[in-house]
Amino acid sequence: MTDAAQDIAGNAPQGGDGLLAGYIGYGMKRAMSIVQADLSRVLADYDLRAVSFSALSIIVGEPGLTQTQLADALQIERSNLVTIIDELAGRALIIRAPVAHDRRRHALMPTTEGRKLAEAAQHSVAQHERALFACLTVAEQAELQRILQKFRLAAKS
Amino acid sequence: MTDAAQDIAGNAPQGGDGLLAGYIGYGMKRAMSIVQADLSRVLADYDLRAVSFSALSIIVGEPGLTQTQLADALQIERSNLVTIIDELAGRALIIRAPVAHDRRRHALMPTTEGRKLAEAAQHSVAQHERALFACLTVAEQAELQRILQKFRLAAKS
DNA sequence: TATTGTTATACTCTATAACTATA
DNA sequence: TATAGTTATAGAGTATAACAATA
Repeated sequence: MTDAAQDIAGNAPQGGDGLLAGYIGYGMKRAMSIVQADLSRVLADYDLRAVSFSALSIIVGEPGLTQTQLADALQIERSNLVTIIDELAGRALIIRAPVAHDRRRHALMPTTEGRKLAEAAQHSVAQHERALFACLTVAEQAELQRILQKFRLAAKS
Repeated sequence: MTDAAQDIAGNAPQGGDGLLAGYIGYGMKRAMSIVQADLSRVLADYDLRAVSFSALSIIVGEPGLTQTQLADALQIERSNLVTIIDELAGRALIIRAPVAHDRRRHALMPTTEGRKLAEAAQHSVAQHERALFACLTVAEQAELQRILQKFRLAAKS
């Protein structure tokens, strides 16, 4: 541990947090990866990925959406939604129901089982998120959410 | 617009922001995608991706790191760092310098051109980040950063 | 002609295992 | 034996183009 690399590395900034900590985006990215890892862990119990959890939750909350509408809500390409819907439909969590007067579209409807799974998963996710953010005060959590929403609405795109 | 899907979609939550807005993680993810898109746009002017910008910045700030150390700092696998270093070295922005007494390791050193590019890119990124977050008050920006850092340090893993 | 769902495809990102050369 | 860098590869995630059915 006497070579130049180690000497210089030893002089690195205190926090152990690197030279990019000055950027807000950096902090958000690192925080995100923690949240995503936690989310993936929780959803694994339900055999769901983050995106299929989101899709199922939206279908349960707004039954009757078409695939194009759901893809817009999820901000993904509708071509990439197909396999997600295939997966959820294959597990009988949702069905592709026909839409009156337009046989091109599918109305996405949750099954009873889909509703039950969504509610259980949502409960679990909310619970784990509460635990994950317990290191922040309730005021800080609220403030974080408020600031993020303000940013999101103002800066969108 | 008279079919069931549209009727129900019309009843969606006010903000236009979906049913998942209750989760902090959801807000962070959406905010992140805005920040990342902005960052990619800025760095395109320098032919850098986010990860190569981070790598170059760290090498400039802490010259002499080995690839394994840099991979740890970037939180990526060292196998995936190879092509990033290849790219930076191929553009003569950094060099793989030999390390005394250990011929396995490479000390990553910026060239003069690398230092200049890093500084220019950093300036540009900081400027664009300031503009992007101008929709928040200075106090909100500071609070966001503080809360994110507190979360990151407490919740890490 | 335009739109919906779909298929095919390509490109990036990420994770793992195994190799080589050095230690 | 263990470590640093490297290669190869496989799996996600994502974006684009084109097609069939339908409007």
